[in-house]
Amino acid sequence: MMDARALRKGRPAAVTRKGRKVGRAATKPGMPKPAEKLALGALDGHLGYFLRRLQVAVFQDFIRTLAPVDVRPAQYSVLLIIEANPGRSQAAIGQALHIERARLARMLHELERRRWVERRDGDGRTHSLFLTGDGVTALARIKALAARHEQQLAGLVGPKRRKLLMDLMREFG
Amino acid sequence: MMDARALRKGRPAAVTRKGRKVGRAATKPGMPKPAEKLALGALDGHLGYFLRRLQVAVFQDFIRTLAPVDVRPAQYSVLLIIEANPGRSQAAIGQALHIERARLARMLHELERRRWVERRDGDGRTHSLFLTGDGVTALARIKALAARHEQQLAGLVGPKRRKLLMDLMREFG
DNA sequence: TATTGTTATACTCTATAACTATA
DNA sequence: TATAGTTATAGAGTATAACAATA
Repeated sequence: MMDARALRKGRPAAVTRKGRKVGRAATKPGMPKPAEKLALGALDGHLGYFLRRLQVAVFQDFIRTLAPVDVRPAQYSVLLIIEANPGRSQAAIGQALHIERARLARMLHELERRRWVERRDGDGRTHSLFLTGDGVTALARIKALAARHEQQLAGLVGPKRRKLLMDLMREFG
Repeated sequence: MMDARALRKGRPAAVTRKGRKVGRAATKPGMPKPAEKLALGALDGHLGYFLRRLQVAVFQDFIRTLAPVDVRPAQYSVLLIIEANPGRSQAAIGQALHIERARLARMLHELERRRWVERRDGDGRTHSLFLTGDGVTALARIKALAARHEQQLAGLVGPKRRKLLMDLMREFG
């Protein structure tokens, strides 16, 4: 298991052949300070604090891992939900993902510009959303990178803990 | 246990005496649509998706509950870390909470303006941070509201699950 | 040269409001 | 009158770069 810093910085923790971590001998110019640990105080009793910290670390790894395809978490979620529910309206997609319709409109313009998503007119005021052929092709590559990200996560928190966390949180998604 | 929507909207779910939820008879003007559930697709396998969803719901409850004192999660975390580590520098606080020094500088200006935090000059380029008397007084009220928020969270996810989630994530904070 | 704190800029995300065109 | 989609604006949060003062 890696430590959180390694995941955030995209650098594997130095480890001996026997699995013990190797500390830096001395502080070097480009490196951050030894980072003396402060007391958390009452913060230690707040679920939101830990949720936020882990969520930020996870998103940073996602963004770094998917940088080659320039896809951010929100875009990825929209592509997957369209894949799983082709032909639905923007309103339906937005409600499912809790994305404001204003924000979703701009995201879809971007996805349409990249030729990954197509909008067909519905009853006159609605648009039905589909992946294009290009979108399906791109999504295959994107999902492969997302799977790599998820593997890295399993390395960070441990496979069993990752599964446990997902099962604990799934009903609130 | 409440459902996520109840927490997000600050409205308790209508429940019969036998614990069954009561659905709306018909769609009313001000109310959102019935919200047909879409398939999550591959999103269902991503820890980050569930982490983000729960984290947003938790922060929204925090912000709403602490609205009377106008304190946001990041400000609250800074107040607590100063309380637990009086006299430390901005750099130390920022590293502990993963807040950029540029952002922390502006946050501290705001907290100083409200007379909650005091900066005493350190070795010439550092500032030592302390709560003022007003800060201690305000923090008592703030912590009481934060405790109410945490109680609401326990109601949302269940007390045992809340504790389990914290224990699973604590080492990554 | 490096660090601390500061200011400034840019981009993402969230939250609104206002507008159109349709129903 | 309500809904779907769009555009615009404002605020928080994040990520940089540049700068002055100090070590």
